[in-house]
Amino acid sequence: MSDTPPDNSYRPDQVEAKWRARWAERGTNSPDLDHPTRPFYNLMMFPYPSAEGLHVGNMFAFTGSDVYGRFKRLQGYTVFEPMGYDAFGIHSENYALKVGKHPAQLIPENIANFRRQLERVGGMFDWRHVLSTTDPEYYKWTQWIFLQLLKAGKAYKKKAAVNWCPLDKTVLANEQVIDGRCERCGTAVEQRFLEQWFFRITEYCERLLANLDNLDWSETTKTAQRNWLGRSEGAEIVFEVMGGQAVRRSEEVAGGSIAQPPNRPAASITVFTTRPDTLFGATFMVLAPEHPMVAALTTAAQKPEVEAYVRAAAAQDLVSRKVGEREKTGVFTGGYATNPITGKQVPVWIADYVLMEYGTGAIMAVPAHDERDFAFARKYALPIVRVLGPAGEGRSDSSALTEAIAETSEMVLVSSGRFDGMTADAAKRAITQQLAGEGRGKAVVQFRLHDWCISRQRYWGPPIPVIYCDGCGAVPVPEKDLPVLLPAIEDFRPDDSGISPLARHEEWYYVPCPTCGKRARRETDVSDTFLDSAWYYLRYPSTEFHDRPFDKARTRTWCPVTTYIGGNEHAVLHLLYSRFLAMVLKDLGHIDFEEPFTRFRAHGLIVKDGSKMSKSKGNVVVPDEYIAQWGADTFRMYLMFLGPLQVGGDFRDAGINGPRRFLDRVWLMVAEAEDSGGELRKELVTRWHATRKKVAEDLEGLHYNTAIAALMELVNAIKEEGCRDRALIQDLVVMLAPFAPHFAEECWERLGHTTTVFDAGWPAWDEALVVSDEIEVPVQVNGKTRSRVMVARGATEKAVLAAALADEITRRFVGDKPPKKVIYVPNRLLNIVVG
RNA sequence: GCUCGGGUGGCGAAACUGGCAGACGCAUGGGACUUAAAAUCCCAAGAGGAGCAAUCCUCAUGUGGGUUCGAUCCCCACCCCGAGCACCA
Repeated sequence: MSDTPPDNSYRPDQVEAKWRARWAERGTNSPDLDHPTRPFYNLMMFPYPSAEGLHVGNMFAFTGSDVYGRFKRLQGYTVFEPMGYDAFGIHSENYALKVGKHPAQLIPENIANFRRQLERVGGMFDWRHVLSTTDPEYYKWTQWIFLQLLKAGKAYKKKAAVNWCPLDKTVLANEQVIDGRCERCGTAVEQRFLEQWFFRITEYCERLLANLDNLDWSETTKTAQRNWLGRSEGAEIVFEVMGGQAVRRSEEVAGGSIAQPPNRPAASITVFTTRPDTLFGATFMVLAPEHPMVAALTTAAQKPEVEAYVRAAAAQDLVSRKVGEREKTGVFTGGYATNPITGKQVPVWIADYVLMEYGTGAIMAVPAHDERDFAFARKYALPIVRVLGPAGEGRSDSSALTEAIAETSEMVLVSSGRFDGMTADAAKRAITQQLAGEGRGKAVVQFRLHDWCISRQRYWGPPIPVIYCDGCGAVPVPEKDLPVLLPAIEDFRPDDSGISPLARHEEWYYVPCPTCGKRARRETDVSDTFLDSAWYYLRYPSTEFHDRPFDKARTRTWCPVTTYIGGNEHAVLHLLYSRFLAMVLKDLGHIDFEEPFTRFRAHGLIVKDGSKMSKSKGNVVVPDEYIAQWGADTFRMYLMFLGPLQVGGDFRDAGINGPRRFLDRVWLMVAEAEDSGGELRKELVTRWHATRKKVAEDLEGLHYNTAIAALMELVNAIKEEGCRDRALIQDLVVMLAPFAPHFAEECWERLGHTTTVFDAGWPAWDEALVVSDEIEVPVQVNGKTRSRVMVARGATEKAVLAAALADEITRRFVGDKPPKKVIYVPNRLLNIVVG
């Protein structure tokens, strides 16, 4: 302890501070964006700057992406690797409320801390192009994007349900609803319908789905998007209805409209189904409680019960309404509809298991072949008719069914008139066709995806740039008046008044109408955080332009993003919204690509003691202490060596001294390196070239753990030889640079270089030298490895067999009998099969 | 329930997607250096067994079957863990 370490020992704190300063001073990480040699846009998902700072999971993700960016730089690309802060949103607002501070004060503090951590870990960030979504310079253009969509008819306003706490008199986000109650006061949450802004993302469903096939993205992410889009093919089928008493079939076909005076209600209900083949089994109908036809259908006798049910459904919050596996409930309206293919009268019910947002908000119920309908029919004693069964089987007694019958490939239609005997697929087409011919149905494609609601009845976000005028209606804020600044109000917390916080701020709320100049009111909703993050990649290359969101030339040079690495928790929303927005911007002529991220890879999660790190679980690991104790480079190597980037793993600090020992060894080698002049042993040369190749390939595939292992093997080989060859050691330093950038820079300088190691170029390998010409081939007898023989690379089967049979051990197992069969995989394996 | 991952030594993991299972590292044991410890260096090591020995044998990739000369990898059935979605008609 009292010993002073020798001058040349590896001192990470000093080395890292030195190179952080150098990089900043020399602008090493800020490429010339206007004159790149081969542009490479290396993007990682920008963080939300929480008060706790970056945890080990963030560091894992950012380092993983940074290693890749540094590797690309070594390969000769001009790498642009920016970083920013996703600082608007409910997280920040809630935290600010909790600690009783203003988010406008908290966020800059948090950002400063994030910046310190990000620099400390050695990311290759171009700090000249940093951004924060809360900066008016940024959200000015978020608002501008809203206006472009509004102008193009891609944004519209409609009433939509929100969670409403009747005590706090405020809107709650879904995550603030716990077991149907307000997380703050515990009051039961109900639904309210508010006018909100939407983006027409559903117009882009087919395109969003089709493009996925050609994207170089993690398969898991693509699958998640496909499921979220939820395309299904089916049919819309029109049922004619009558209220309480039978009426003549109306000629009216259009869905949902009332064709007759209210005293003789005759109209139709359109349902969506993916199973038109089961139409003969549709024995009742169910409408969502909110369906516009409910009132017209309900008979006087049923009215009290129906109205009570509708009210109860509305009183539920949005979260618990959608929780599955609940006991089915419903009420008979008293009305009947006509099954368009059987002509039979079927009762019309309402139930909250039918959702107004999907399909047409009405279903035909086929209890024999749908679990939900089956449960409902059982509970309310509704008829069950089986229409799919084994070929040749006649009318089967369906009332005895104990569960819904799932379709299997052997089943055909039964009890379905002229369609009997058809396969389900054939019947889908045939029945849809017949209905279409009669004007009572058509084939349609449905998506699960809904339009994107961007309104938030909150404070901490970009105000939606619209002004309401009594004379002119909703008027977009003129572009020259952007940004609509978020006023710095102290009373940003929701209160009992029932109006959103911005509306209370009168100087801000009342403005002259841009069209007529009369007193008008601002929109008081702010936009969704996902809108901020849906276009940030476009802003990075253009942060120094104040008169445009993204410069045309810059965007053409740098976009779309070459490689994007981020968490799979954003597999759906963030990535889908970004794709949608790029399509819109392309269609409007602002950009010339429609897929923003050419290559996307999802990194794994770092967990602690088996569960995701979160403050509530108290298992957040702060990286700062580790970095202080071991150095950023050791910490980076440790994280990357833990396991594959795309898998993640459990954080244990047990092995962190391994990478450190490794760096210490390399440090010594660098100190002792000399021009050896002499020939290196052949095996070492092979190892050298093989390592150049393997590490490059592993880096490209993000298999960092095996790349590091290969470097360790090379070091072990060099040590075993006692080799001091400068050229070899120099190469080692270059290959280490993506993982341990400060360390590599220092070694590089000590090896006599004056420029950054990242301009050194990736060492090229000679394919002929990657493999040795003498190889060891395992010899199996009856599939079990018994021996090995040394042969020349490319030796023939005959030669290898002869060598094997000359081997004493092999002969013992083969015996004197001639081999029954010989399998030879060139250069890999010989298997001798004996009787 | 559905979708997608995953299950390999004491631990983190590897294995060219059918070809020597356990590379690399951690922890461990032994040795060297040291007054001692730390650090460093060298050696050992999947489990079980035979042998004085060098060595040799058997069993092993969640479980049970199958295909194959050969299976961690492919097929069938099942168990467990993780993530996401969840009444989507």
